[in-house]
This record gives sequence, C-alpha cells and structure tokens, in this order.
Amino acid sequence: MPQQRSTAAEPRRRDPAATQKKLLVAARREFAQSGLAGARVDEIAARAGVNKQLVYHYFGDKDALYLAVLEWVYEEIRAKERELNLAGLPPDKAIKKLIEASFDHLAAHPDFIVLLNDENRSGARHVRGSRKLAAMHSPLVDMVSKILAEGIKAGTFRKGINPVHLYISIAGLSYFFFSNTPTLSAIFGKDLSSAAAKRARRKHVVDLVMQALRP
Amino acid sequence: MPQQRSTAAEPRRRDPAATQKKLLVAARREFAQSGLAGARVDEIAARAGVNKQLVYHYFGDKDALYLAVLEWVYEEIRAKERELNLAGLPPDKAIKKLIEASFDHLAAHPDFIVLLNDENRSGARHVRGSRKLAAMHSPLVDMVSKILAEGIKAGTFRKGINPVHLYISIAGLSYFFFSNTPTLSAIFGKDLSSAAAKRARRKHVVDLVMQALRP
Amino acid sequence: MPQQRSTAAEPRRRDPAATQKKLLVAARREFAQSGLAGARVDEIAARAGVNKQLVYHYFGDKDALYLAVLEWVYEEIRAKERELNLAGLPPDKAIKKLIEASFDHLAAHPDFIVLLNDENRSGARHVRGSRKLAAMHSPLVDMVSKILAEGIKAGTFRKGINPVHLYISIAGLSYFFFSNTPTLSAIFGKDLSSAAAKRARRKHVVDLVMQALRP
Amino acid sequence: MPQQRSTAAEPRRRDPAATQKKLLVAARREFAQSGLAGARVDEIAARAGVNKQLVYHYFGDKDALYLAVLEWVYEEIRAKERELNLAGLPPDKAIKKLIEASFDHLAAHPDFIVLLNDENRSGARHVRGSRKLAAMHSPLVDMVSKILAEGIKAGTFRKGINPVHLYISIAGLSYFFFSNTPTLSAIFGKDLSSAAAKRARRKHVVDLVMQALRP
DNA sequence: AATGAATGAGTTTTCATTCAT
DNA sequence: TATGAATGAAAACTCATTCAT
Repeated sequence: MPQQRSTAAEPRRRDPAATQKKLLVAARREFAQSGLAGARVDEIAARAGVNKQLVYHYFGDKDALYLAVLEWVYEEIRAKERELNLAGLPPDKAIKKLIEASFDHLAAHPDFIVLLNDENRSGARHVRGSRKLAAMHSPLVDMVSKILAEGIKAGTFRKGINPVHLYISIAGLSYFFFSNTPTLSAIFGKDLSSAAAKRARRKHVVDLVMQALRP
Repeated sequence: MPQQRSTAAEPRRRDPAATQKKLLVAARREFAQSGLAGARVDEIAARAGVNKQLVYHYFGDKDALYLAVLEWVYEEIRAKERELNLAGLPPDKAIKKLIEASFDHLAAHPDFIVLLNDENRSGARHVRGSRKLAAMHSPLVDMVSKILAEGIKAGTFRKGINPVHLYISIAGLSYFFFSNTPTLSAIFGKDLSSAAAKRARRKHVVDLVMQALRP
Repeated sequence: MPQQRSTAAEPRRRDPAATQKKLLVAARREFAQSGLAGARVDEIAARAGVNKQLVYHYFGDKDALYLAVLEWVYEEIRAKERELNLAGLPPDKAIKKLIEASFDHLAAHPDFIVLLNDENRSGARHVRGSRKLAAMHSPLVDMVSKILAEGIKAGTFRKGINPVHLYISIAGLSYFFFSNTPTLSAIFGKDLSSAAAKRARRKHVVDLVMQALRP
Repeated sequence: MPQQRSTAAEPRRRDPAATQKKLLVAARREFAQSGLAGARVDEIAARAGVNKQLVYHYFGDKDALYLAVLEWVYEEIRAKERELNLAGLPPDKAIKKLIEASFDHLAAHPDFIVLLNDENRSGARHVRGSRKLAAMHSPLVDMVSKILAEGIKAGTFRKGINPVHLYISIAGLSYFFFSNTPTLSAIFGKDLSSAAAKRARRKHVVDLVMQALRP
C-alpha cells in the first residue's frame, strides 16, 4: 500500500511544494507584520503549521526566506505590469491606466510596502544579491519613455519630463499614502484608512499627474 | 569659581540633562539603523557612553525611548515649519518654498523616514499614545488651504485641489524617493543616492507639482 | 535490539522524559534551598545538567516549574497517605500510626516545608490555580472522622474533637518543629536537628495527642 | 533661628530616629510580603518615603536591615512574654493563659511567621549572628518548667512532659495554622482565614493541650 | 520529508549598591 | 542628613539554529 500516505485522511504529508508555499505565505505575513528583525522563525513555522526545521531545510536561513518573500512580491508586481498592455493605448489613457494600476496594486497588497522597509534600511542588501531579481527587469520605464514621447508628439504632454522620475513619482504618490496611513491619520486626526479616503486619494493622484503632464 | 564644574577636566559628571541627550542621540542613530525590533539597548548605551541602566532610569523602557526619539524628530520638523513664514509670499513662491523645504528636510534628515517605518507598521502605536505629539499640530495644512485659495483668486492655481492630499503629495514625492533609494537604485541599476540624482529629483518634484497646479 | 538507546554509551540523548525529571529534581532542590524568588533558573538548569532553555520548553516559566514541583511533593504525600491503610486498625493504633507517619514524612522530606513557605506567603497562588492539586483530595480528614467516631463508641476517645483541627494539629506539631529547627535551636541554644532531638520530638508528639484524646 | 527646620511646614526633615523607624516599618512589610530574596530595597525606600541611600546609611545593607526587622519582631514577643505574669497564677490558669497569648500574638502579628521563613531556610544565619537576639532570652521555658512541676505536685498535671517540647507544641499548634492558612484552605476547600475559623482554632488548641496535660 | 529535542549566544530588564553633591 | 545619579553584575526569558531520529 505505498500510496496510503496521500489519501484524504492525511493530505499534507510529503508534499514539498505545498510545504514551501505554506512557509512562504506564513513568512510573508510575519515579515509584513513584524519586520525582518521582529519576525520569529517559530511563529512562521507555527503559522504554516509545519515544523520549524523545514524553514532551514527549504530556505537555508531566515534571511534567505526573507529574500524569497521579496522575490515573490516583486514577481507579483512584474506580472501585473506585464498584463497592463499599455502599448496599444493612446498616451493619456496609457498613463492614467498606469497610475491607477500602481495605486490599486498597493491597495491590494499593502504588505509590499512594509516588506521593503527593512530592505531599504539595510541598503537593499538582499535585493542586490539576488539573481532572480536582477533578471526581473521592469518594462515600465521604457514604456513610460515611449508613452511620453508619443504624447509629446501628439501634443498631449509637455516636454522635459524625466521618465524615471515620473515613474518614481507615480509610485511615490500612492506609496507614501499607504505606507504612512497610520501616522498621517494620527497627526491629521483623520482616518485615512477608510474606503472613502482611498477613493479620494486615488482620484487626487491621477488628477495631479495628468494635470502636471499637460503642455 | 562657581562654574568650575563645567571645565574640561570632568565634563560629564553629574549632568543628567546631558546624559539624557546623549542617550537620545545614540538611540536615534541606533533606531534609524536597525529599526525598533533590531535596535539593541546595549548598543544605544554604548554609543552614548553611559550605563545601560540609565536608559531605564530616564526613559522607562525601549519603547518609551523610541517614542522620545519620535517626539524629537517631529519637533524638529515642526520647528522647521514654523520658520518657513509662507504667509507673506505670493502663492506660487509659497508653494515652491514648501516643496523645497520638504525635500531638503528629508535630504538633511534621512533617518526621519526609517524611524517612522516601524511606527507605521505597528499602526502608529506610540504616536497615538503621545500627549506631546498630539499637541504638535502642523500649521501647514491650514497654510496650504490659504495659499491655494489665494492662488485661485489670483489666477495662479486651478480649482479643485484638496489641500490635505496636496500636502501628502508634496511630502510623498520626496519621501518615497529617499525611503526607497536603495531598492530603486538596485532595480533601476542606477545610483540614486548621488548628489546629482538628488538635485535632479528635487527639480522634478518642484516642477511636477507646480505644473499640476496651473489653471 | 530495540533497547539499544538506553545503553550506557549515550544514556541521556533524546530522552525528554528523563530531561524533565532531571529538571524537576534540580528545581525541587533549588526552590527548597533558595525559595521561589531566590531560586535561579540558571542554577536549576546547571544542576540538571541540561540547557536552560529546556526549562522554558517543558514548563513555560519559573512559576510553572515551581507549581510542577509543588504538585510533585503533594502527590508524594498523597501516595504515602493511600498506603497507610488505617481502616482495619483499632482507633488508637490508627491515630498513632497517622501521627508517626506524619512526623516521619516531614523527617524524610524536610524540603516539603520550605517549598510551601513561598506558596503560603503568596496566598497559595499556584495551588489554587492547579487542576492537578484540586483533584488530589486527601482521604485523611474523612478517615480521622471515622476513627474518632469509632474510638468514641469504643470508649477509647473522648467526645467533642473537631477532626479537621485534629488533623491540622497532628500536622502542625511536627511541621513547626521541622520548619523552625534553626531558629528554635538558636534561641534555645540547643541543637534540635540531631537524631536524638528528633526521636524525643516524635515521642512527645505522639504522646501529647494520644493523651489529649483520652476520655 | 536654628529650629526653623522642625516647624510644621517641613516636619520630617532631619529626624534620623523617625527616618530609621519609617524604614523599619516599611522593611517589615516588604520582607513579610515578599521574603528576603523577593524584597526590593527600592520598594522599601519608596514605602518609607525616603531616599534609598538611607537604607545603606543607617543599616549597612539589605541583610542587616532584615536582621533589624527580626530583632524588632523578637523583641515584640519578648515584651509580650514579660507582661504575662504567669508566676502568681495556679498552674492550669497559667498554661491556659500562655496558650492563648501565644495564639493571640500570631493572630495579631501574622507577619512574624513569614519573616521567620527565610531565616529558617538559611539555617538562622542572621539570628545566630545577632548579639541582641542572643541577649533576649525567653523566660518561658523556665516558667513552663516551674508551672509543670507545680501542677504535678498539685495533681493538676501528669508527669513526664518535656517543658521545651511542650513550649514548642504550644507554639506550633498555632503557628502552623497561621503559616499554612492559604494552602490548607485551598486543599480543604474551606476558608480558614475567617474570624470564625480562628475562634474555632483557638478553642481547639487550648482544649487539646489542656486535655493532654491531665494526669 | 519531516519532527521534536536540544543548544549557545544574546536581549531586555532588574537590582543591590556606590558615588557626587 | 539627605538626595538623585550612576554602576556592574546578574536575572528571566528569547531566538536562530543544529542535532538525532
């Protein structure tokens, strides 16, 4: 009865891929909640419902697990970007779609932000050492360049805009809102985490950038 | 010779205010470098050159020390804001000065950003519990409202801009650049931490916002 | 050779039950010697010859370890009581046996007394929270009631003796002698810890109670 | 105006005797509540409302303060004993009065018991080193001897009773009840700390000893 | 592949005690 | 006499990691 183990009664036994995925999911939550230093390997294993040793077995150590999570969330963003299909759109529609997608991704994955915090504090230590991430070029800066050029030619956009900085601006206008919601809410005495506040922010961001690009 | 005590011979003996300041300075560095969870009380005391127990004597515990640092950096920003004196300026000059000051403050105090990271991750736990911070209202949102109104009246600015969100945008355009310099540099394969890159960013941010405000 | 593991070569490897027992033994000694507050977890681990972390792994914390020791010594007493078999004896023999057993148990386990000191000081904090101890009813008060009733009927004992208080008296007459031997010896200038002193005390206690029960 | 300091406005300044007394009172409470190891010098100073350094100034160290408390409570007992005036009473009245006084003292000063716990655990380390305590002989053992002899002569008491052990028994019958009230209450599931329980105990103890002394 | 036992180096915090005024 | 600052040693407890099965 060699297959007895994989019956419904004990469905999780001996499924390495599933175990690794469970660990990644748990690690993502724990790192997002507590940061790299604050995260607990014990807690990750417990959340994943597997033995702690498997963290070391599959990932090596805590840092490597953190990197694996980073690679995962970056891959998620890249996938979104690949699906945008901005190429065929008129310039203003393309930029608008990009801004909205950028905002919506952060709204949907707020943990992305806090996962990057420790990484930036440490000078991108993990990211710079990752072959996988090095291979994940974002097509967007090139895309933004093209869209800007097209828009200028069509008279939709003004000249003199640096595409890298525009990309950073688009990201930053949403990023800062999500990353600092708690302190901003406390300081302004106003709840910025509500759905209404998010809608208002989205509208503002789209509006600000689009207006800035006018000739 | 009543001032004998403060001669160079024994400069640090019996000076509680100086001891607390040294601890705050050391804590600010350590928290900025390693985050709340990653910071080591031992290291803070060592950096300050004082006995570790004094952290507990003067501040209570690690969290209270962290809050004291947060209060300090917020007070620093508020002081800068008070010195801006935007009231007398024409609307466009006022906004430009605000954007530049915002950028320059982060450029001068990059630790402010990383100090806020853990605070935001934990839902502004410390900030919300602080009486001192509650009393430190920023005058800027009101100021931005007035400037916008003036600018609209004068025909310098367009209508329909939410002052709170404009303030967040001004902050965010600089903040994200500084907070994510390491990962952005790694991803773009381009060093954004250079003086030239900062100058370019500053120019872009000012330009973007000013253009967006045009009628 | 399934028993190979327990050969002399590597006798202590991978034997969690033995590890816990070693910790309990060490803790019992340390708590008896130094009290709850005075006991050192480091010292307990060292005495047990195991890693300190295992205290936390197996017992949770110092207090829980202390409770485990209390449960152990109570269980020891209850086991002794179960073995007494007073039921079949004539009333005077039964009471005499009970007094002697009570004295002998304390003589054999003087640590029982000092282990209870901190517990009583703190209002039986641990004992009251223990399910195990709640389940360990002593059969002796009921037994003493029956014996007294029988003795009264047989004319061996006088009436009007409260069985609970008699039980407390039997315990107390021995307990106080053992618990306060050092100060009593110092105050009386007479060594009460000698074997002779114990014999004399035992005789006195038996005699006192038996005489007090005469009709 | 040399006496200005001692006006009502600042009544406590420069009153060494009062300061020492306050420290002793505070120490007695703290040692009774937490034991020698568990007591905190900080807490004692805080309870006394004086500076911590004064503990060291007046008493030397924590152990010496503990000894001072022990000397105090012993002196209290000796004072009670001196006031008993058993000499003129008939033997049975004398013994009864002794038992009752013994019980009543513990009822009034339950901290005496717990103060002695640590002392006994450590082998009466402090008591044996104290000249003061060495000088405080209790007159009671001699007194009990005389009373017993008188009682035997008068036919009130039986022969063969060791006066030292009788004294220990009288003390122990009350002591154990008070020292172990919390655990006994928990084990018996019956509150022994009530006034009614104490009355019942007192009666039982007097009765038990008096009956035991009958010829 | 998976588990629970075990470890050593740390981490925050506490505490008795001494110093300087 | 009295105070608050300062200290060093140690306390309970934690944690990433490795071992044995």
